Amino acid sequence: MRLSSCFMPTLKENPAEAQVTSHRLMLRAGLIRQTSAGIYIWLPLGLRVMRKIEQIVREEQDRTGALEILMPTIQPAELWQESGRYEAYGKEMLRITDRHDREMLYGPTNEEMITDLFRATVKSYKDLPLNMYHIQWKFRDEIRPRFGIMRGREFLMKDNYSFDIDGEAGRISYNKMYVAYLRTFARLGLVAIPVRADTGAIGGDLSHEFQILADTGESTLYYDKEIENFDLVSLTGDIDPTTIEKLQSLYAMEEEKHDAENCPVAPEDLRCAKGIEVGHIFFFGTKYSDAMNAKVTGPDGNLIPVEMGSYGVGVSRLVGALIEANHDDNGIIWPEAVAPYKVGLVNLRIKDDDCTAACDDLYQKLTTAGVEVLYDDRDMGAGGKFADMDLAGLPWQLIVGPRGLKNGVVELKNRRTGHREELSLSDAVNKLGA
RNA sequence: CGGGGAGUGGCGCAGCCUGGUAGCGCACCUGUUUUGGGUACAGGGGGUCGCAGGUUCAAAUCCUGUCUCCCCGACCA
Repeated sequence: MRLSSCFMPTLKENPAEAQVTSHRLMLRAGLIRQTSAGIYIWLPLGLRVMRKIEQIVREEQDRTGALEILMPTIQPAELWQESGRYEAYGKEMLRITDRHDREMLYGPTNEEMITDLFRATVKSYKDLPLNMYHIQWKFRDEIRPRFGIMRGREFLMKDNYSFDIDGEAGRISYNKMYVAYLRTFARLGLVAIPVRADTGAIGGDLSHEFQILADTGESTLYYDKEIENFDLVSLTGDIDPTTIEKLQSLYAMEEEKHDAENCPVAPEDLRCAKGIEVGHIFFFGTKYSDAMNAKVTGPDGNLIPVEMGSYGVGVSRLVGALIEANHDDNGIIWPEAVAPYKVGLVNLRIKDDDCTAACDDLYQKLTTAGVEVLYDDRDMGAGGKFADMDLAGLPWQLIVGPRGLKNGVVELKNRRTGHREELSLSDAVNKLGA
């Protein structure tokens, strides 16, 4: 993508409304624009990052055998009246009336809807286990939206729902998701600690939150310091079951569940930290299947209420959380897996024909090699280009100017380490294309 | 919802106390200049001062109401 024809409205100064790092950088780097409290427009670069996160989440879901569907954002009130949550959810729920005066709502989650789908279609234990997910916008009318995208009212969430014949099978489904979440966050380059959590409004008895440690986090966690030695970021691909067992045996509790007096971890080994919740999984048994009469015929011919779990990942929140975990004073530092582009090609002298010819050629060669390049072909000073490129946080900057070209070299800068090296043009292409 | 703060060009702000024809920096446009970390000079465009009402010869400025946004808290994925 040529920057001259891209839409990346960067800001030199900090917007007054943004106090938190990720919020500030997202506005400054031109990833989002706010339209009202907790509601945002996603601009090209921000959207690209979110799509990449979404795709990683999707791949790890598909890998477990979960099936992707897409449920609507607008739901009928009846379903929620049936489960009892229409009243219980209170003002957080955005309620809408259609032209026929029918009560509708903008979905904050989809347990009712999928349970309704299930009971209408699945009749036999032979169709279990079943696990379906979707990646869809949600709306929760927060009392106080804050931290930019991280606590918005409208947000993109991956949520899935497991259906099993009994509690034992349900827990197997739950553990599958637990593992999928470890893999997902590892691929994103995030250390997300699974902590035991309260089940809250969703209900049930088994629940983990996946928390990224960050000072700006809203949750307080207590955990065994041993977890810090756990190499969570390398947990991609197939994960050894004993690793899971060991991880689950280590103490990690959300504040509400932490009991200082009965804590099995010695005080000197206990850590307390703030975390950003990026995933939450629940096993809640028959809470909704009982309320909504979702039953299947078992092997003995009798009707059995189905055992359910639900599992969420805050896809849009992850964009902010990733920035909280990956930035410096100059801007964002994207992990390669989610960077909007891999390389920023910086043409230092657009009016120099040789320089521009070299850049055009590099752009074409890299693009052909399948490398995602953001080519800064704007006619402006070098300082502004460097500043924008650091702000945007692409993993690599390929800097091309007349000075280096005279010696047949370009400069490759690693955004994260700041390390620079001079390379011939062909070496640069080979290195980035590898 | 309780407490605090703020709405003046795209962004950051001054002006308000003490009413008198709206200003600065950045950004933008034109030209010259400059060119490896936000170059310099000159010229230019853009704002019914959140909205509504009131006071006054006159309101960004004073009064009343209202909306919005931000921060702290409680709540929540």
